[in-house]
Amino acid sequence: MSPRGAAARERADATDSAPTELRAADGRVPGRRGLATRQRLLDCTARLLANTSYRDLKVTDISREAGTSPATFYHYFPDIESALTVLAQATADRGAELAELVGEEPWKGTVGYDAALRLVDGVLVFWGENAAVLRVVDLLAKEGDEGFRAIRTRMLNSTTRALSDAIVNLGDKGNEDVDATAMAAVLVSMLAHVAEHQPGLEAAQISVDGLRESMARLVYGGVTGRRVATPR
Amino acid sequence: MSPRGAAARERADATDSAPTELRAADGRVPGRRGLATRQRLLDCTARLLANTSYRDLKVTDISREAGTSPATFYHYFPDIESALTVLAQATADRGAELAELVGEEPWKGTVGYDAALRLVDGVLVFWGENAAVLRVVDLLAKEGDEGFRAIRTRMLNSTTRALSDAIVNLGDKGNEDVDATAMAAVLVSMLAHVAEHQPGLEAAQISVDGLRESMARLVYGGVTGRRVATPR
DNA sequence: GGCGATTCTGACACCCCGTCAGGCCGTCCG
DNA sequence: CGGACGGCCTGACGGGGTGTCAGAATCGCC
Repeated sequence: MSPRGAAARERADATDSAPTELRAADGRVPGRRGLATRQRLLDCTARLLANTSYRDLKVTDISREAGTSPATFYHYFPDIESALTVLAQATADRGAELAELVGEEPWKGTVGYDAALRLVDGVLVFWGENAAVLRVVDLLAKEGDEGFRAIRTRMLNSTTRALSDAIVNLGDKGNEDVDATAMAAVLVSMLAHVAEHQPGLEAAQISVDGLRESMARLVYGGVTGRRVATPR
Repeated sequence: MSPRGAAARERADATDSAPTELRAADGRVPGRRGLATRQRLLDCTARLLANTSYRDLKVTDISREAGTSPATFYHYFPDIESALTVLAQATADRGAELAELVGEEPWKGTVGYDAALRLVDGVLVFWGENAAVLRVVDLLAKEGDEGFRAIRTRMLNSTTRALSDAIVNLGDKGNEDVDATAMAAVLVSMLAHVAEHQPGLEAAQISVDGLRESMARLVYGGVTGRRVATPR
């Protein structure tokens, strides 16, 4: 029906716990030189994606940018989506580290609000640096692509879990009856969406500082069930 | 460089306050029959978009589905994006009505939480019904397309403003120092993002009811600055 | 029934896709 | 040093989508 089939297959491979040794189109394992051009293709894909609409991203352009022929691209990737999968994996791995910003200490008072702000800033920066890849991951996940959905989930799961733990660890009466996982997921969604649309929101005359503070308040409130004591 | 130019032009037209009378490719105003096939093309575009990845949406398929030739499509739209613009406009107009769910009464106590829940449910339903178009609008807005960004902003602005008014009208001490617009924008972002990814979140074992309640809590908390009194 | 206006489309040139078979080039062995 | 082997690359091609004409088909009206 569409090139989906092959892409899904490679993506499944890439998802395996033991990453099946990398194979080129001819089934052989690439050597040093091959891996280099493969990486070059990935870099060019990422670079082009930053300046091109996803719909207009062409294999032709990628390979031209990389100084090779289109056939070379197909030697290393069954299709564009597979290259994107690899980029998405790498990005997601780095994104998973955002969870560390949640911290270990219980979110009491100022400690909590500071942690919230740190998380907000971390997300904004990370999304700013990886906007191009992240928006494609987001689209494909929404379109129901299982592979990209899994990548996205894995990327956000650690942060979601960290927040969920923070909620449970607090054991506060104010929010002991919330579904901690759901609340954490909602908070992460909020962070992701604002980060994704930050340029658009700015263009609509909404102050970035205001967004930051609002998000931090909501994260703090969502985790602790309490209002912010002294936001400033 | 790309078909962007023509698309941007038509989109600009569509944005004009006085919608320049509709023109076909030959510059003439379509009659009854022409408008009918134009509409048929739009319907087929929407239908296909629901089952096809955005990247795989082809003029060929749309026109085949509509029982005409590709040339006919180009008679009414300079490119696919322009057809999507029209669909997006219509969807956005309906989406703007979500603002009514915020209500006029001040968000004190149960009234407020009920309003929050009503809004949450409204957003979830609306996004469920228009997922295909909305995700493309979202992508193109993120990619920096001014036309789609404007459509999106217009769609969400009324709800954002309504929430912002609700915050200000409360005049509560608990949140009088928040940037009401930013807070409202963040809340709307949260609603939109969870709604967009609802299927994915469900697939990740996150309960829809939990999401609903968490969002309602955050909306209530964001607007009033208070914790939820009796969530159940 | 015929005529002009409207609507549609066949045909075409162009470009991208995806896939071979075969060519290039480093390097290792004799 | 020369040859040959293996890993790497690409020219070339069939298939199909894009976008644009000129002109054919259809409609509505006299």
